[in-house]
Amino acid sequence: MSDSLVLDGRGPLHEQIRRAVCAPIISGAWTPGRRIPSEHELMALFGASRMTVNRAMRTLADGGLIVRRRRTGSHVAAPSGERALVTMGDIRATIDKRGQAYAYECLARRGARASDDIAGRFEIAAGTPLLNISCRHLADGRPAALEDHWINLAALPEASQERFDKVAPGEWLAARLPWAKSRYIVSAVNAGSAMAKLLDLEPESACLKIDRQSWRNGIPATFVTALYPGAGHALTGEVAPPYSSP
Amino acid sequence: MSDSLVLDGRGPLHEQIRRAVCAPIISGAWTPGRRIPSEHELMALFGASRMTVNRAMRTLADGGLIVRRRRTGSHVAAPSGERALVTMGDIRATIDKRGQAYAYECLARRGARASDDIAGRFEIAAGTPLLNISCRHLADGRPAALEDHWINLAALPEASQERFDKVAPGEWLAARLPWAKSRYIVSAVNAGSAMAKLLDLEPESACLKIDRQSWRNGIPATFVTALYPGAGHALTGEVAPPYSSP
DNA sequence: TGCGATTTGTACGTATGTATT
DNA sequence: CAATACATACGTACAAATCGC
Repeated sequence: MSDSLVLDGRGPLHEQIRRAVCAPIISGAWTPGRRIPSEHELMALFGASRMTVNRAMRTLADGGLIVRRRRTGSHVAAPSGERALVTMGDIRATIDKRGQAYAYECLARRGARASDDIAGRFEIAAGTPLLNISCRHLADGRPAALEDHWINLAALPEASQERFDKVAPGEWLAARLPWAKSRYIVSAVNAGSAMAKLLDLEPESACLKIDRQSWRNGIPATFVTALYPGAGHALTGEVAPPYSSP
Repeated sequence: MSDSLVLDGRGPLHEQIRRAVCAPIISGAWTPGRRIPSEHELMALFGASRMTVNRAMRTLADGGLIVRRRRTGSHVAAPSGERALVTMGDIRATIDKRGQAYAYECLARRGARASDDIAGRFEIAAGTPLLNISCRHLADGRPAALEDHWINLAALPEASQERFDKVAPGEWLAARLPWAKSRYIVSAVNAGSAMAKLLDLEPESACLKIDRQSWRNGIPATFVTALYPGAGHALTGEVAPPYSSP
């Protein structure tokens, strides 16, 4: 039973090979560290060329399922911590999908210069010109999220021309920097009285807080704190072995 | 400036090509929908073979940065919502990394049969034999997490032999099913009085709640609810264009 | 409707380089 | 140093999808 690798005849050859090797790994039959047949052995086993076998194995390696080293060969990888793919659909899409009416509201917009505190968290020089926008998202007229945006005008000078009274900073940014790098931290907090009022919640209600920082060409561009009522918002995610069986 | 694609001479050719095409996309110079030169054009531009160009482009397509279609060619993709890679390192690793002493404590362990309620959420037949474990993780003697595990004995019969008084169900499972598929939901809740007591918190403190379900060979295997003090735990994640510049 | 042209997808063969034991 | 096994790269061929005429 150690080498019952079989092709299923469905789809491209390199995918069949990938699935064949994948199956015993995700089923747990091949535990981490177990050696995987060499490319030459797989060539013989499946009657495929080395390039084809190589592509299948490289795909598994890219997905983190196996580790490849010269001379030693390929081995089943040990999952590193737990990487998970989370879908953080933006607020508007989330609300739309629930069939609720979406509305955006700008609460405040002001220019400022980076204080020492902000500069420290932001990794920018103190005194850098910033734009601060406080806004709210509504679902069927009820508050669904509160956002506090800081935009670095040195990185995004176009922002100073935008009033943000109709378009949310998040959307504005997504249109301008569709593939921006960002980093975020998810935590739970009790809503203070001011926040609770703005979110129409009982004071001390649990909220999901997401801090996010984004960069443009390596320069910090935005810093956002978003607050969601705990009962009304959740992140969903999935951990799945990449390229599993159908 | 529309075609200033240049190789940087560092690393394998296919990676250089990938980076060259990647750069204008993540900088925003090429917006979603913009056409990318065909493989033949890139061959001529870079003096590389089609296989090499193809590999670079296919890698970008796998990462979701571009979309490829026959005859129409390749185009810059529009980011789909916001997929983010979250690291959900397990509790023990998180505590260890902070330099705190980790301890595990089993609060209760009992067999049960799936009630209609559980069966519904679990997607299993009512009456299925289950194992329920309630446990706690401690950092330097202070509660750091509360977990409520439901294990489907039909999927994991070995679990009935394990007492879970020394080893946490999460670790036990990770050793057995390293690449299990799982799905989870992150939300914020106020700790009820019982939970607050077990976590040594003020009642109504905000907590991060993570519900997770895992499968073994397509059969629901475990269902876990974990509760973390809001102040002491956070998820961190990163959204980054796959295969960006160095 | 059909047909040719374009573009990507798959697969094979071959060669050489490189890290590691 | 030699052997192993993966990494890169080139060339070729044909298939499949799709657009425009």
